[in-house]
Amino acid sequence: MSWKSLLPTSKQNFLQFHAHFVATGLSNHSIPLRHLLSSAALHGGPDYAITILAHFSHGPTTFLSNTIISIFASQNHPVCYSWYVYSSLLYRHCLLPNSYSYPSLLKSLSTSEDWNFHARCIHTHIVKFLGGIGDRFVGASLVSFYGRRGMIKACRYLFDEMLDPDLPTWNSLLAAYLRAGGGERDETFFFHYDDECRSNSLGLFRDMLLRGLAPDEMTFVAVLGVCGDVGALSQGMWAHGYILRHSNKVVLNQYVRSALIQMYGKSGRLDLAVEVFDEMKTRDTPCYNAMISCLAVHGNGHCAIGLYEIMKLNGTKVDESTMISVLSACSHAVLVEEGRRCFEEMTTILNIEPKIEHYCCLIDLLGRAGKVRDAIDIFRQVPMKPTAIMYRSLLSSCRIHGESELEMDGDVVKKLMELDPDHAGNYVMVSNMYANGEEWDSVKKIRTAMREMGVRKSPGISSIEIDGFVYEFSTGYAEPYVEEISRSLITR
DNA sequence: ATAGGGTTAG
Repeated sequence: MSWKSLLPTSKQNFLQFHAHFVATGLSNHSIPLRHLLSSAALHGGPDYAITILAHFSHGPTTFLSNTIISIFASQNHPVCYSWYVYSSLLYRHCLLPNSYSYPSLLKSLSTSEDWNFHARCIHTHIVKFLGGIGDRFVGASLVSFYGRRGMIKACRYLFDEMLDPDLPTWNSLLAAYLRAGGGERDETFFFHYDDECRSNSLGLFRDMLLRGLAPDEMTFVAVLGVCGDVGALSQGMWAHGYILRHSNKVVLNQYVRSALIQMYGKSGRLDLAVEVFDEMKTRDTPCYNAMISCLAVHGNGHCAIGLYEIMKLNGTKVDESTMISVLSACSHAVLVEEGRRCFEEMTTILNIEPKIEHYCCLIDLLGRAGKVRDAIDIFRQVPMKPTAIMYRSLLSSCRIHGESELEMDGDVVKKLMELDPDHAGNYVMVSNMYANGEEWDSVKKIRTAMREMGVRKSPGISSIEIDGFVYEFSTGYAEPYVEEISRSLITR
């Protein structure tokens, strides 16, 4: 046990400790070794951990490289470090990777979009060096990898090829279906999001149960997420019940609880979300984030900000996702000044570098509140390349608040169409804009373009579940409960 | 000996 207390925490005493480590033979044992490398990566940075690795007398082995890749993956260091270790294993030390090499490497790779090239060759590597996807861990990680990158087709294909997928593989697939929300295009696998995807995933869950696999916590994180997205409240409650009934097998951990909060929040049961949140003894950042975003969805901006203040007071780490939820809460409740203050705080006090998503929220906030000019000012200050979402948000606020000189800015429209030509909502929005300005020729042009591109707008539909049946309604159509629904909306 | 899971805005 004594070596643990000796673990170095600064760059200076690492080498000294390392010498001691080798001299006492501790470096032959994996657990102390992992601790040493892990602490090196944590306190000295990934570069330093790689230096330490190079100091081992026999040079890096596959085992050592695997260990360090897994450490990098778990500490969320950028992909380049894992990839560096992996490629020097191959090309500098001429060693062969094994099945332990890939799961953590895939995990690191899946987090970064800038690594498409490497992401594409990884599958080939696996086939080349391992002779196939025979290994359970490798298979599951590959399914999860394709899923995280939104390549559902590839993901599903691999899954179907497997003879007897185990629980983690099922979980990865379910998680992939859950994440498939935005739809995605890829050079190798075309995939267009269709609504079936998510409802299918509940069917998948059923198949899994029928096959006799016992779901675990991860399964429920995915399943509850899907329930929330399709508004399947009763399935969600069923899942909650299942967890409670099988408390010896499935533990209500932080992951599951935050998924429950999310599900109840999205299904319109803020009360139950709050109940789950209140029951918790310890709450981590994602739990707070889930609760804050629920409050945001329900338009309860002040409570959301209150919770954010509580987080700061009790020392829970506020991260970038928290800020997105908080800003969107401000946006939904039109709390302009509060939102501005939170954005300020983020950079000054919390030291969080605003990402493009945060700018989006801010622009949305200002635009919705009618401060279109301010929104445009911010838009010009954003240091990153503007996204389709930003243009969309800007244009729609122009439309609502009637800043006509700006809204007819053809450049913005053109840029938006270039960036996201498949997004049906764009065409509808722009054509409505022209219709407002009574530019009927332009309206016609847009409609034709839409038809030529083969873009179709699926109607915006809300759904509500009554006695186990899901009723869908959109503008002007809500059979058979149209009157009750509008009455209850008015009385609220 | 070394391995696979959590969200957010429009």
